Amino acid sequence: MIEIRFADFLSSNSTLEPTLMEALLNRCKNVHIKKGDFWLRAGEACQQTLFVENGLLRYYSIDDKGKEHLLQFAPEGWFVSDRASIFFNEPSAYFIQALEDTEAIILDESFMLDLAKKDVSFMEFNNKLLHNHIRQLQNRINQLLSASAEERYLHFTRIYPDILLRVPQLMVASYLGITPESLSRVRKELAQRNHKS
Amino acid sequence: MIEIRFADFLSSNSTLEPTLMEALLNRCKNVHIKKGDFWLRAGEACQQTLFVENGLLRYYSIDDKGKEHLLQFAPEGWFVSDRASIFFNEPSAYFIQALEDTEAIILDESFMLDLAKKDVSFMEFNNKLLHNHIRQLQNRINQLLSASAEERYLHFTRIYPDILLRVPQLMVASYLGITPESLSRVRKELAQRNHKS
DNA sequence: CGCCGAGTTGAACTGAATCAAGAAACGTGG
DNA sequence: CCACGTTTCTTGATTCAGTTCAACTCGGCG
Repeated sequence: MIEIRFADFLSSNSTLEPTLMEALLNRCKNVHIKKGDFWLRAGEACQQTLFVENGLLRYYSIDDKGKEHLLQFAPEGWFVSDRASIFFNEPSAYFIQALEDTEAIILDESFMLDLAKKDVSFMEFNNKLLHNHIRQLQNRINQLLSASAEERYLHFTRIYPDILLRVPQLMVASYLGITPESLSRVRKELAQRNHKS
Repeated sequence: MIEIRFADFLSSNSTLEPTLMEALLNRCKNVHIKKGDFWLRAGEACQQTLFVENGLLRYYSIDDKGKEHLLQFAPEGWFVSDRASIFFNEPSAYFIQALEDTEAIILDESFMLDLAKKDVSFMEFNNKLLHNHIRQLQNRINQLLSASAEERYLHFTRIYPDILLRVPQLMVASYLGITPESLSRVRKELAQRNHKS
């Protein structure tokens, strides 16, 4: 039994009855992903969603020039998957890789759908997850359209102070959409400004 | 009866039985939004989703420097709403405004949820809409992270050739995340290159 | 110990923003 | 249907944020 966070998540984010929660937890498998290993590679169809119990994953793409673009970090308590790939059964354009040794719970899509069909509170739970996802993506787009590198970095430090300490800076840069060199300069600049005041 | 596109959309994107479709169509109200008028303003809670039968809407934000950032165009056959605002009942940070005189169908969230609870095929339909939305947002983020202004413009012309002809260029620029001046230059550059070859 | 990936710094460069001015297109009222 | 004012689009000159390339440092790990 390691699905502690997931059980917590379910009880605070759904109205599932204990028996149903139990059934779900029993049905779900878990997986250990070693640091550096991949759970999904571009070209493959994504099959399942992961819920991270422990550790940290990254969700990213590689463009035609070979550059990586980090769409999402997934630390404890977060979900990762290419939902579009799962739902439409398309090959994914993204990679999911462990940045730390990671324990995760595998949520099988068809099983989740079955549950949603049978139980209304489960459907509502699913709905909530999707809406959360949409909100997050929309905020990200708005941020990318409206904020400078420095503003995006400051926003990042506010929202994910923990992640900042756990991943190499070049990945934060890749998340922010700037080069590692630029991030280094942004940080230097901020440090100097903070020092003066 | 003007909900022609919506009926079409339902029959090709859902497995709803005719009687249910009928019930849904009868229940939905429509709205006429005059060019320039707003359906949603930042600060308000978004209450319903619109399906555009005819015309064109824009979904955008205004940042602290007063600049507009266009998140989405909604021409015929598209949905618009701030789903996060509806679902979580938060004030929205976005505006929805008509760029042309627009006929749209109002989809009431609580009614949709009721339907989803009662009918599985309706739940699946809802699910599909949400996943479509997620796919679109994710693509957009990836595009913003990885492509230059010119690449984004070319992508736009491929995906939305019709919209390009219907809206002022400055709005396309706002969608692409660049200034109108830059877009003008990108277009000039492309025209010259095409002319030579 | 030696190496390799990560971070920093500098210098030159470039894509895009800004500011400003003029030209074209557009809608509205007379 | 024309005249007018208002947006929109273009073009130029300049500035600036962020990139690129290259060199060097540092810290960890085999």
